[in-house]
Amino acid sequence: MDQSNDGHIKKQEYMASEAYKPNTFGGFRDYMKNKRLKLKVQEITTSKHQYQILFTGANIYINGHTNPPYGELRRLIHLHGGELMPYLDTKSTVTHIIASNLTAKKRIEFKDYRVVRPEWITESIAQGKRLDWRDFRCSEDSTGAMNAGALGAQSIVGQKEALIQAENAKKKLEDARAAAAPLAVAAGLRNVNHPYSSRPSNSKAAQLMASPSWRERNTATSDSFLQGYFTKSRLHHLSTWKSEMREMVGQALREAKREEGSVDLPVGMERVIFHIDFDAFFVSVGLRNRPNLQNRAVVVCHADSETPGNSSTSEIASCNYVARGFGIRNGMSLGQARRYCPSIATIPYDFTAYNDIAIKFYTLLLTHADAIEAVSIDEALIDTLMTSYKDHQSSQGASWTEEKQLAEALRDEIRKQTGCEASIGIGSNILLARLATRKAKPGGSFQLGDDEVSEFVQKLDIDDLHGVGWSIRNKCKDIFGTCNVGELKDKASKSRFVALFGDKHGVTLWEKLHGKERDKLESVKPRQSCGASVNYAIRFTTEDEVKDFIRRLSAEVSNRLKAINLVGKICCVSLMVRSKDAPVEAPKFLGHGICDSFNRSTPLPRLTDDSDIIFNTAWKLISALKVKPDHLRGMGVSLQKLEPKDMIHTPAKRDAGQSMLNFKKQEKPPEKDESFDDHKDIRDEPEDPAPKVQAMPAGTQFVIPPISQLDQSVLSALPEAIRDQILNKQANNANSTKPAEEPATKPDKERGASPTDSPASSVTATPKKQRMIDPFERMRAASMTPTKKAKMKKGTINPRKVTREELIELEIDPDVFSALPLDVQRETLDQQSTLVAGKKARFKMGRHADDLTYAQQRIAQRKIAVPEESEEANQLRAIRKSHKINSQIAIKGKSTTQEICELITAWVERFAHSGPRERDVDRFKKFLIECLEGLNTRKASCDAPVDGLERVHAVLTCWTGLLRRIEWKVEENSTKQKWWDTLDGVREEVNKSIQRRFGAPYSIKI
DNA sequence: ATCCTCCCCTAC
DNA sequence: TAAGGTAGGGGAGGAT
Repeated sequence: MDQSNDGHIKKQEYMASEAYKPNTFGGFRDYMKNKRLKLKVQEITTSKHQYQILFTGANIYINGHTNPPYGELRRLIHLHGGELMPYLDTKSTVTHIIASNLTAKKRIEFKDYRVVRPEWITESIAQGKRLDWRDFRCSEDSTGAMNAGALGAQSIVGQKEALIQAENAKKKLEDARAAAAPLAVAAGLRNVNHPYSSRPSNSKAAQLMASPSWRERNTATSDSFLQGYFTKSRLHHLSTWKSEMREMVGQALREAKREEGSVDLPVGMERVIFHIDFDAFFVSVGLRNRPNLQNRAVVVCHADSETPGNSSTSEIASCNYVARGFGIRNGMSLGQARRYCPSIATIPYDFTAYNDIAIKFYTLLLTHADAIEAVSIDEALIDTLMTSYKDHQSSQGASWTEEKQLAEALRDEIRKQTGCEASIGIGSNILLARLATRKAKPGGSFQLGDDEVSEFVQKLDIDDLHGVGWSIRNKCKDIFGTCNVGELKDKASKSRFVALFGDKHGVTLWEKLHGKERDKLESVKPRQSCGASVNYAIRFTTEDEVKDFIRRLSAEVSNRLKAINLVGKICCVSLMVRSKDAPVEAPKFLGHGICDSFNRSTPLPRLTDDSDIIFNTAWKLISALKVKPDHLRGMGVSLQKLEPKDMIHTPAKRDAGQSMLNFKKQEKPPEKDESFDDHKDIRDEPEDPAPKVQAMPAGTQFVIPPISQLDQSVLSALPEAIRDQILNKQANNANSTKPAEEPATKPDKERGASPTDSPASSVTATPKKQRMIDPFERMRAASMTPTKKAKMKKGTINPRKVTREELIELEIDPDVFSALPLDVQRETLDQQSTLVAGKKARFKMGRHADDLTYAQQRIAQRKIAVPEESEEANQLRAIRKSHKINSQIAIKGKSTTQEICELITAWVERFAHSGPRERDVDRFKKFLIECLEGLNTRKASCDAPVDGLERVHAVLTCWTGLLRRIEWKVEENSTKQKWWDTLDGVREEVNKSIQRRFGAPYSIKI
């Protein structure tokens, strides 16, 4: 890997020498001694003297997987005068240990050494001097958790994060890099100037987080966070869809009394598996009604296409093939994508459309497949007994097999039904079908014949195999020096794989190398776990916030369980905790950054789906971990060992519950279509050439009839039914999060004095108050972190003392301001001062001054053709400040924002404890919508819409502030809920109006 | 041997 | 701004 030519000659001489002879005796020590000698020779032979000598006297041992990998580090160390120690023994003179992470055990073992992260090497080389190792300490952590290094940290999550950034480039450039000069190598490896520990926080996030109210509104602390989050998380949808599609397929097959998976094949028959996968699914769906973007590089992400600059950390969920041509990949940040292709177009998610299309897709597959295994929303495996058509005459040329014809026919039908392109791979097992799909894409089909397998597989990289990711790939590379499947087959034995990867993994991996995998599809598998987790926007400060969040998560899990009619036995929690060396604000906006993760599980008191029981159990596990609230970056609750709630059903016949498609509602069609008779018949009568797809008369084009004409057995009325139910379910889900919160608060007081509640609380009978102190309080008292201190120096401007001039300086309208409640004032001040300060800072750095919402910017851009940047900013600022709007819009004769805020204050105070009256609510709602849309829509289009937006925002903010300030009594929970629900309802209406009015996917958030 | 717990890895 | 979820397969190592 790293041997130069003259090294090779020396090596040959050496090979003949004594030291190289196989050590037949002498044991490990001798073996290592010889190995060390060997390595030394290798290193010497590669020595070149044009490199800076930085590591003289350093005897370095590399522990575990590192990034850069062992070989690379070895080379760098050696080229710069260091000595690599091949193993660690007490007699050796190891001066430094390099490790990207340390297991608990290793940490103890290494406690007397200088343990550094690999960046010590790369950074020293990059800066041309030997840096102080202490700045790169792979330090201990009181939690006993692993610590992450900078780039490519191997910490659980760090690896993921670093990989996204580094892996793509790394993989491609590996060879080139090996040849490059070492300085360039080091420069290429680092993308920051300092080690991770001193890498700054995401400044934007840090600024925003400096406002406590901003944090409360925009992170997981907020009441409505979960609901909003789950509706927008692509990964959440992906997971949910997967379960739903599986359930749907299973249910459909059961209803039709069809086989729940591949049937056994008669001897001599070969399986034909089709792997069907949409091309760039999200983007394709989005492009259906955006034909103008068809030939451009397009990505789907949350960030708006008008977000300027390369700094967006919004993740790309899907990119089309044009974008891929620029090197853009799924999972990249938009900022990074912009660096590859500045003119990239972005389109928003359309989760509803994805779901609709998936239903059509699966409905189609159900009609044409003998067995289906749902892989995901846009991907499925089907098994068709093609073998019965072996003799069928091909109508489309000899080069097209039956399989290929069916595949193309399916592709046509999918295109027709969904407007999207899918690719199909065909093979005799799942692995091969999947590999074939890679070759089929984009927009094609490919059959991988068994006779071609060996040759085809030979050339692949091991991570091309489904189920092989970065970890296995790295391991192979480290151990065998190659990731190429062909070479691995030669170099590795099956037993070696078993030793490396375990009994099962080893064997399956080995078989995959040889193109072998399971060939029977499984449509129905009982659910084994159900949970909910959030590892985004987790920024808590107090134990109570954490507790509330777990309460909500538990309620969510409970709802999900109820929806599938299951109860669980084991409660598992998972926490992500910011690594010691990671910045407080991760590079990704509100992301979790590099974390250590902790999992705990325990049996529940009984089989349950009860929110309170789940919460109590989860909370016990979590509080026992004693993590400081502000160190948390992710949390999850899930249940395992699931059983059907209704024991009348057998597990195989589990009722899907309200969330799933209830096919029973559909009256069974009286007759089955002949073409979908039981497979048994086919096997019984193999001589029948066309028992399955009658629509394919011999010698004619292989055409799939539309669904409506086919599939009387199951699917005649399916699409509508499925869609309705799915939509219903979505509606249910949307409402489910909130009501669940209410019961969760009640048991708190019941639990108060329970000795079983928390170990610490059993000491004293004093309920609640006392309990609140531990365990988080104790921890916080024990150590006040710098982070905490930083957060406490807040509220620098006193809203009571602020002058009119100061307000104007902060771009706040003094009149509006005075109408706001004190805490909203405070929050406004915080936000604006941060914003203005940030703007100034950005201005200094030559960035765009963009302090307006996107909707405002968009509107402004419509108004102002192509303005000078500073001019535009000025105008926008002017718009922002003005607040006079159409005076006809009024409520009780009051029309200024101030008056309305006063009105709403009086209203809330008057009805706080009795709950809002519907007609009042309607009045406000109407007023707000009129503010946005005008009294008639025609007029509204030329009235200053931004002003309306401002006002609506101000009023809603005021309302929110009022609700927050109310001190609710426990028995007022339902009233409280009613108020918040009302506010939510109004906000939703308003947001809809904004969408109507501005055509923007923008919404007011409070 | 087998179970339990705590991970780890992978996929979409 | 941004929405880094979740299920399943499996391994290591200790308890039974």
